[in-house]
Amino acid sequence: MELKYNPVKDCSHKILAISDTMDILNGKWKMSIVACLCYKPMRYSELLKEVNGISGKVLSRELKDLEINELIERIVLNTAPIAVEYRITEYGNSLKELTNTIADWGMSHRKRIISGMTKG
Amino acid sequence: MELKYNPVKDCSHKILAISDTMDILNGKWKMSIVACLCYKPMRYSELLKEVNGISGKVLSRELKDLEINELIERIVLNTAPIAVEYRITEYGNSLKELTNTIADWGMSHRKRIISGMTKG
DNA sequence: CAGAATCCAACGGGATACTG
DNA sequence: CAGTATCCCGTTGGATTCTG
Repeated sequence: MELKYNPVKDCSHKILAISDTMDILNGKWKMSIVACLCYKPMRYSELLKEVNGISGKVLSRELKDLEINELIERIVLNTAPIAVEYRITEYGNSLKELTNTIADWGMSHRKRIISGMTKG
Repeated sequence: MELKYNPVKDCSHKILAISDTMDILNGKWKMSIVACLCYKPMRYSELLKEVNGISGKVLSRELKDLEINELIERIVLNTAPIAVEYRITEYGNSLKELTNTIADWGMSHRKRIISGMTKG
């Protein structure tokens, strides 16, 4: 059969889908935060240490964004002083493959850079 | 055997790797550009249409960034008027799995949003 | 056609100080 | 502890105009 095939158009839906994802995981930090919480629930202060280089203000904002999109949830513990735990939702957990793929590429990229340095 | 196991530390290397990737694919557009060029080589003007919403200035800058990191290459064609083709490098092609994963998540996310709208 | 130049607005993100 | 408020800067990104 003669399937007319438009390569550019067939690419467009992928571009759109990528934009959708990047709109939600925009900025420098969201991927890392999600990856952290995929690993285990964490407190605000833990995340601050674990997500290397993030400031308190930005962490707050990013956590809110992720909560709005139902990727994580915020749980206030009945303690004094107050303690808050952030944990990944079931939906957020669907990002695990994505964060793994990104981390894998980052690691192989780092290896490539390092081996390039020793050669060149 | 008694393998001491630090969950936070085991997460850190992943966070680092994610940061590495995001440093290279930062901004709103690079993932989409790479995905386009993974699909087929394109001209500047094609990319401008295909990467929906990007401006000329930003496209230029992003293409330069990607070229510096050896993910794409710029080929000037011997024509008048001048024509330039951008194509993915072998190394850039290693991002194909990543862009596919991101696009897959975006599509399922869109479905989820739409079905949520009809319900709610 | 493929950009470079310019101008400008908006956002991202850091530092610090403060609050319940 | 878990933020919020404020200030401030650099970058991102859009619109438009100009060039070889």
